[in-house]
Amino acid sequence: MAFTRPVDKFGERRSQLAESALQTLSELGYARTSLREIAQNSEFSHGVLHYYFSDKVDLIIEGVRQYKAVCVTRYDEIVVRSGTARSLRNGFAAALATTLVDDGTMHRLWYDLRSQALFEPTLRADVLEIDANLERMIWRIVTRYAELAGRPLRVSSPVAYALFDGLFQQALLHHLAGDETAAGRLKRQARQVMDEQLL
Amino acid sequence: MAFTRPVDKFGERRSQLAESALQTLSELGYARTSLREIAQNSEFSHGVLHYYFSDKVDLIIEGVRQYKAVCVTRYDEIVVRSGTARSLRNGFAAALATTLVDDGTMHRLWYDLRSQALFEPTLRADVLEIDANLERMIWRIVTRYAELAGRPLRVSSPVAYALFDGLFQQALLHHLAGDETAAGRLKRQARQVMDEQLL
DNA sequence: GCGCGGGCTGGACATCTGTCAAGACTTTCT
DNA sequence: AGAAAGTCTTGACAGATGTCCAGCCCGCGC
Repeated sequence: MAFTRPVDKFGERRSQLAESALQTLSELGYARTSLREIAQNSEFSHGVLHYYFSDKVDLIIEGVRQYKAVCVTRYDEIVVRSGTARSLRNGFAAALATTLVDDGTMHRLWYDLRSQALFEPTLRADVLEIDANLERMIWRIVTRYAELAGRPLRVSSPVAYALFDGLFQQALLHHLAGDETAAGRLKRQARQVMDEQLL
Repeated sequence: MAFTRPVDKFGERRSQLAESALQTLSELGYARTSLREIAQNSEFSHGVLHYYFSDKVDLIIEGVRQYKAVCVTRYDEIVVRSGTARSLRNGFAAALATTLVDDGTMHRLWYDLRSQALFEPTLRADVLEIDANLERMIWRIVTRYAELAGRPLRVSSPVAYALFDGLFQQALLHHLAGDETAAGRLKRQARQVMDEQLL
């Protein structure tokens, strides 16, 4: 088993199906996503899902794990690229707005899952872990920002995360409701917050 | 019709059933709440729900409307009671922590519904309205706080709302996950934020 | 006393869901 | 080539769900 192949075919298909699940979940939300719908968004039939996953929750958790990997490194390149506090500030604010527009549907899934975790203990461990990673991601940006600015931080890590998370969530709701000014507002708010609240 | 009675029997029963719906929703969440379950949490059978409501969504929206009324005035008495910035700050922070512990299950329903609105356009109008009311509620507290402190505000209304909303959501997740320190942390964070970020 | 109508019940319905198993097809190994 | 193991499809199942409806109950006016 360990010597069969350098590539793990079983794991690859699992990954592929989890990706289909993720796609479907981001379109329909947790409540309205069924296994048959997921299968239709893949090139397989619905029965195969129980060959690769023991459970519906197993499948969804695997999808969420994949999502986390993409999500958490998203802004790290901005941190290394930026040489001044000002460019970091503007780069991060612009990236937030871009994420809102381009990946809004994926992020609504994240908020959906986090809400589901408030009811389903099964999801809590994974959601808490992803949440902690997101907070760390924000903290990396914020500390580097203070470093570049040469000024001390006025916020703790949870407060910084709450601030950006709250702003993004608010913007997402308005954006998906058809408010085309939401992205621009988010960008301005992020810049303002970095100027006035963080330092 | 207008002269039949001072009390509207039809509307009263609607209200009563909406209350049962709200109760059930806060226990199970939007995804797992069925009409039969709602009926079991009331003293009626499931068939009656279609006598008073045209639809499942109709019922849920009515429940949410009732929720809003309770929610929005929650902290207003603190505003009028407090004579100093310090007492307003401490009162609000303590009230947040109390709400977390006492009404955590009701508030997780709110976060659930707000997430559902990201997928279901049917819910958006009501969710946006409630959200705006919550923001106004925060704004009333914050402006009064600055007034009592005799200092200018450093935050806009959306930023203030995002901040407290983000902190509360974070605390709720940890609290429901069994973290008993979450309420105390929320209280401290709220006080710190009012000292350092708001003014 | 008796019909009447609003209020409510309980069951029927079509549909959808997660789960599973029997078998067909494909790849791999001997 | 033929067997064995792995992969995938199809269909079936039991249960749950939203919706609807035929009819029961009960208080009211005639």
